[in-house]
Amino acid sequence: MRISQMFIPTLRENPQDAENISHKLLIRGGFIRQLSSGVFMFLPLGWRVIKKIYKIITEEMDRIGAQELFLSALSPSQLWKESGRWYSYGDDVFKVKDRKNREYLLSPTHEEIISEIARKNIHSYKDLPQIWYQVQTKFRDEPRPRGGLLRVREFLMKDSYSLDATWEGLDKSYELHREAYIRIFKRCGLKFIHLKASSGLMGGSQSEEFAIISDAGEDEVVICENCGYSANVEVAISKVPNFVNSKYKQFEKVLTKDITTVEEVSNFLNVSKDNIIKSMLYYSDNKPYLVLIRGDYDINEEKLRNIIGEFLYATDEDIIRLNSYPGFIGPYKLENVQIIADESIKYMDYGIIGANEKDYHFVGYKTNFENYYDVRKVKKGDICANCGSEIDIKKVIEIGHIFKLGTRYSESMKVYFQDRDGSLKPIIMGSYGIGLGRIMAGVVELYNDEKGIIWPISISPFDVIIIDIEGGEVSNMIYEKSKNNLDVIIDDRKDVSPGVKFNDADLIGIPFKVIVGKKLRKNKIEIQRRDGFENYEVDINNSIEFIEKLVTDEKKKFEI
RNA sequence: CGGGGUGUAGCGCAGUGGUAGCGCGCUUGGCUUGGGACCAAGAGGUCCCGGGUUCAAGUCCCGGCACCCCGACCA
Repeated sequence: MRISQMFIPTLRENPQDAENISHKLLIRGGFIRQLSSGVFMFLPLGWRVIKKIYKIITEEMDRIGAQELFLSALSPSQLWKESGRWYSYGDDVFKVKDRKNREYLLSPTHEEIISEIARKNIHSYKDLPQIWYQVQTKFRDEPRPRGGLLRVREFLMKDSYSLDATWEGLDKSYELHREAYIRIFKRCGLKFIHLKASSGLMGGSQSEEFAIISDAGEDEVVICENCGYSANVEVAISKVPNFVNSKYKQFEKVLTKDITTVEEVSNFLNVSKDNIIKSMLYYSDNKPYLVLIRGDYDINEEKLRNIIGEFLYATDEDIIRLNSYPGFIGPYKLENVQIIADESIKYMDYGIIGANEKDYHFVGYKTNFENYYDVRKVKKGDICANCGSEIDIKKVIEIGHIFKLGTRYSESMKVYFQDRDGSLKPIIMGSYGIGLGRIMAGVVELYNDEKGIIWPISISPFDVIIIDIEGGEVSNMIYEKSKNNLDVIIDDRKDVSPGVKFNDADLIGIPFKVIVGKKLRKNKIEIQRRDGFENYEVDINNSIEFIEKLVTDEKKKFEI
């Protein structure tokens, strides 16, 4: 393709509303544009990248025997009411009505639709197993889109669904997906990790995330360098590192006027935060629960939810009704409240607690509860529950997620098959997703320099860019001869200076620059690698073969 | 939904109640060609929207909208 005829609107300056690197570079390079908050469009260059990612994904999905199909985005409400997600998804889905006032939603994911197809068309164990996948636009009304392509409200996702007759079958389908995903991400040139994750709204028994470690990420992951344990902080477990010997061992009431938060108490009484027991009141099913946790930890609400169910925060009125006082609530003589003590409490001898009375705390409170729970958000410095080393916490971008759904949807939506013995059984399902835009943004976050993007050749919009400086005919010859075997683009613009061409080429990140310029006098052209590792000078007569070999060798690095 | 910020030419931005500006980009002509050249002449504005104060509002006041960031939330 000829740049002189293409639409590649590069920008010299960073867009005002972009914060992270991938957002800035993808906009500046003319790959994407934003239409509205969380709504992006792919311009020709960006779409070429997406199509390359798409191709890798389809090849790997096909390899595990998955079949591509294409489902609708518009989805009638009935299906979602059957599964219950019409309500549980809440405001996070776009809901629409047709002219007859019938309700639809724009699908945020497709378990319900897959279930609908399966229950109408799959009747026998002989029809199983199946793996179906599609690449399609998903819609989610995210409360806060952010980071360019990283969290958006309309996005391309590869989603696949496995249907099995047995749990062993599900294990196998899940395993196949794990392998396919590893191959996909490797071929896209990504450095990634996989980790235990929360199933959240999806339901089901087991799930794993694939993620890129990046400060642009918004999820936090616990990583143990020693044994390889990794898990999303939502589900991560750890051991509390140290036993705390308290300064105050005598039980007594102290005046703490207007001192309420852990921070303030720690300053006021001159103790470290781990001497304090933080008390938080929640209501679940109209019953109050007082969660106790050591002052240097935060509550992991996902874990709490697994213990007491869906909950609400107590209001100030709730606290007063329990004969306590907001800011000074504590476990001592608080009646009719179930105590949920975190394990971190076990690792302290005496603690400081609210006195359930305005402006007072107790010090020297002896901690001794019957049961301890894990409701703690793991933090840096904790001890790995697996091997005892110190764990680390890193930010990650989630790029893929695989779930064992089990019979969550087949039971609620009555997706049954008849087994060999004649009995009706629910189909056992799995669901598996990859965000294409997140791969694109993730790669840019990982591979860039001050000049721009450095694409891995496997998903680069072009393999080679020919920069024509003074060699019109020679450039053309190289372009014409190489374009059959390579994705090649030629910068044949007559009205811009060489500097502009170099800078644009680096900005859009093409792996190889073929420079046709002053070396022509020696009958040579120059080839520069975008990653800067090596440059070459080649005789014009050998140039085509040389370039083709470079590209082929480079591509081999991404094949497995 | 809470907190913070921004909104002026295509992009990035300046603008003190008194004629709407700068850099880049764009158009035309000239010149130049190895890392975002140069000269000259131009085009381009709902100063986010609505209301108010004032002789006079991009600027002050009130209300709204959009976008970004932090948090809440979230496969």
